[in-house]
Amino acid sequence: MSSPTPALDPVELAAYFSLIEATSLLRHTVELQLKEAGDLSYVQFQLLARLGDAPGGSHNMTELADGVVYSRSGLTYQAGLLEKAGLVTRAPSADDERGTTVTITDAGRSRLAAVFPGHIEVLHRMLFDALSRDDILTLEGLLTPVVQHMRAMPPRSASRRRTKGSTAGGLAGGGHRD
Amino acid sequence: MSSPTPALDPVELAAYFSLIEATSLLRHTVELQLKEAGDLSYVQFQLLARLGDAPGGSHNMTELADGVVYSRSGLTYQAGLLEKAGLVTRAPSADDERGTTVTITDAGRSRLAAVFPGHIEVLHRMLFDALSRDDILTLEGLLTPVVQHMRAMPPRSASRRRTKGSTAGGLAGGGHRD
DNA sequence: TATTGTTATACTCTATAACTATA
DNA sequence: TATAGTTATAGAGTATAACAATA
Repeated sequence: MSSPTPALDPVELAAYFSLIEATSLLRHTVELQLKEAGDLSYVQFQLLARLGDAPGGSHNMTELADGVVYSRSGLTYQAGLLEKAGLVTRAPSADDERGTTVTITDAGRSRLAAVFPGHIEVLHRMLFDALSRDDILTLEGLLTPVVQHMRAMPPRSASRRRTKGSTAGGLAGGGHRD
Repeated sequence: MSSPTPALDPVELAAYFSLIEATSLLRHTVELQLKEAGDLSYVQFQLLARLGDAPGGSHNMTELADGVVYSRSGLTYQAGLLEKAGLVTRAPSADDERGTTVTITDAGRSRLAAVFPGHIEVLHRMLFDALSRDDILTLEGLLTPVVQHMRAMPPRSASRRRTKGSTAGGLAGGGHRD
């Protein structure tokens, strides 16, 4: 429908590679720091940080998952770990009995506090020290719309699963159950 | 010793979040595409692509690992998978008998060819369609120095392990072996 | 019937430590 | 002794499918 996508020109290629490598290096370093300073994986840190920012320190599972985790069971698993560590609590939601409300505990906030300084230090050392003030502003100005664009994209997968109605007309003609 | 790293200002925070989320979404989508089009994980794709670009289609293990994988055994594992799938061959290096030369096969190149169009399409759809020509140039201009900066950083871990000599003066007073 | 969340399970990936072999 | 790579193994994480319960 749109572009023929023949290849990437050198600038696109370099931008793509840099983006991937920078994030990979940054994330790896951050993961080591989080693990060492607070025994948290990156995903766990993201979940905790999200709860820390939320009003009341709470989210339901679906809100919490958004953007961090790509499957429900994955979140249940992580939330279970955080709960077992005493960093969050889980309780049935007040308004929707199906829902689970996850709330950060004092211990969770302490853990965040224990981890933040080192986290920020890594970000400065690895990322921001290499950029001028204007560069950072420019980068933010470029990437924020990119994220919005990506969020608006159809998921391409990851959600068309419980689509009951596809009994006929699917790709697989034969006999997969479910 | 150096910066007090009090906190991130809003722009830094936004830049950081955008960077992480954009890359996460992009990578997730790319991984689905690579899996579907060529049954490759992202790491496997990177290794294969790197070999495809190399003169003679070869690298030794250490060169191949650089920047893609963070442990030796991880690369051995992945290389083993690629070899089992017939996409690369492994042979003792000519010049250094300790080394292993990994070479992409014709099947490996075919696999790359099978995967590239969709890969590029995803990149355009998710990333480049949201940016102007100048934006892409700017992004590349910002991130390339960032990567160089990151590469130049001391690894902070991940290599200070076989440092025999630290019998005295280390952090752990006691008796960890090795 | 659709949605929220959990569980069971299988699989992929990563990393540490111990080991072999060559430089 | 240091370096290149492999192996064994253990652990963390992810995803699919099946399930229970509420809307």
